[in-house]
Amino acid sequence: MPELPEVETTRRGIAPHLIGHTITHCRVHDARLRWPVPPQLGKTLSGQKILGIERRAKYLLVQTQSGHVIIHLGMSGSLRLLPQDAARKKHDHLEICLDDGLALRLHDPRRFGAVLWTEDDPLQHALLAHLGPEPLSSDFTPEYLLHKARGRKRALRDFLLDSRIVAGVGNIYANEALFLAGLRPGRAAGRLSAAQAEALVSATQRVLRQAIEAGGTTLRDFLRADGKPGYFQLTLNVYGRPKQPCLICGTHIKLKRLGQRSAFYCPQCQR
DNA sequence: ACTGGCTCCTGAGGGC
DNA sequence: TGCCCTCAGGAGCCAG
Repeated sequence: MPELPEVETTRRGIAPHLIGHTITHCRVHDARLRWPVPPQLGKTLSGQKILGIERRAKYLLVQTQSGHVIIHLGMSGSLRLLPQDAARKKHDHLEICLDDGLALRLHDPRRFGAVLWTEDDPLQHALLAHLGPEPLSSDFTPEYLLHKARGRKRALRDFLLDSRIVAGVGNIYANEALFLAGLRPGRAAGRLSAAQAEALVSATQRVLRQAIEAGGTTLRDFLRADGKPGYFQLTLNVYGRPKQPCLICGTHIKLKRLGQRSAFYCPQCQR
């Protein structure tokens, strides 16, 4: 599933092929996503030059002359650059065709993704306006985290997943960051010490940076006509490894239901 | 102000 | 081999 590192890898992969190009047309094959794709999107984008592509949390912001396309990949979304005459696949929802014969296609079987359009500041869009700091920015500090956590009884894992606290950290990386920080997912956020907040911020940034770097080696895959997007398998310490030995101490990894989602931790390494 | 639960959806994976 | 069942998960939304 596209987590923040995959979205960032996607951004870096497609940006050089989009920026400076003009959209000749845009075809919507299946408007059913989390919210319907705006019916006028094709008409709106026609003839627009792409000026930039940024990321905020897991949202991609494609800037054109008259506004921004806001794209979220949801659970199963992917973006590929293909020749315009390449065969269309099931669950290809839309394609943005460029002046060089390439098309940017959105594929999303589960349809948790979204494609929206705004002519205002995209950062002020209702979906983005209340996001917390980017985890890799200098705004995400131990002091900030400690301040936000004060008095909160919420489990640390859920705290990290809350995009109002910190933007774009998904379940995999929340679990991995907690492992690296030596903190149990179920521990109350408000019980963090200053040193632990420091460890958690540092671990979150480390695991995200490593994943983005791992994705960097596969950027060219975004321009490949077949196969899956060039995502990557980071070595995961705890996520998806229930009952398997901890890579550090050999203790069996525990799986715990925390709310609706699974949390994984090493009962020895994490306290 | 917080928190937890529900919901959307399809493909993968397990059990038999 | 094939069928059926369960489950996964981002994040907005709502109720308590």
